[in-house]
Amino acid sequence: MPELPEVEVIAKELAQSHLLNETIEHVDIFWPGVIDNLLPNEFAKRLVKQQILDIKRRGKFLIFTLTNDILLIHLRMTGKILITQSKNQETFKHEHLRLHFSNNVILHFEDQRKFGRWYLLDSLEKLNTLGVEPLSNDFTVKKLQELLAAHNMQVKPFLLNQRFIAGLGNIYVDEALWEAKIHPQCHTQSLSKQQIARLHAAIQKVLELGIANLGTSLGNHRSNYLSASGRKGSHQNQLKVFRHEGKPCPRCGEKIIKIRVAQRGTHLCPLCQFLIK
DNA sequence: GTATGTGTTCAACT
DNA sequence: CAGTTGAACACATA
Repeated sequence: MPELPEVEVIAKELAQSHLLNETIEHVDIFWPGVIDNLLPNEFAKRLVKQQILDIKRRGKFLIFTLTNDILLIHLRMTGKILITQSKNQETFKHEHLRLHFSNNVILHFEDQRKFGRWYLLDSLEKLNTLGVEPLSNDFTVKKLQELLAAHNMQVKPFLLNQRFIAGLGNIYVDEALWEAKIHPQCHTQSLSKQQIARLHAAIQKVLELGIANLGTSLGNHRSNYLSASGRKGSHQNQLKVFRHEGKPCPRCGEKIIKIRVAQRGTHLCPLCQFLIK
């Protein structure tokens, strides 16, 4: 569910939520499957007494720098972190893990679909497979052009692949392709210089707007995106094509259509986004 | 009952 | 090797 903008908002909130420099006093594990690379007992034992020194984002991963380790969290589709202050709370319906801090703050992890994972590691090596950060200085038009030229595949699955560019998901890819007027099934090697420049600008534009609007919160179900403080984002009100099937294209008025590309629901304007293979 | 989903990985195929 | 496809994970909703 959360893509780069949502994870960025969560990371920023966590960094300001009285967790920095606090010590983990106790770990509750309600569903052990959430821990990817260790047995639950080892995981809990190793975490206790470590301090949180820093909280950042890379791609869709949250990175907690601890005294001796790195804690990576991937929220996948429905994972959610909530910070509360009170003690002795009942567990939430899909709460799988809980960290108790020395200042009585509790970090809760809930995940309806149980796809989210926590990794306690001694290095950042796991992140080496991630591609360029789309909002960093490394992500230039030239870099994008080189990446596109190095593969020949449909542009939508290319953009969803975290090894090339890290952080885009289904929503922001559909939005960026609409913004750039590129059909999601165009092949990467067929894009013109102008199209590549538009795509580069569009990716940065939709991600920055998503962050400025504190993320996209679709629907009212509890599994939908909320930040760590429980806030909804407002970017769902700014979407141009995603889940707008049958509505007029904000640019030309043509009806938005929904097709399937790489097994994912894909929204586009058939007039603005012309298919050139 | 069926199909779908804001993500990723892996096996099996071309 | 490069790329594609389908299945898998698990659960709720329409």
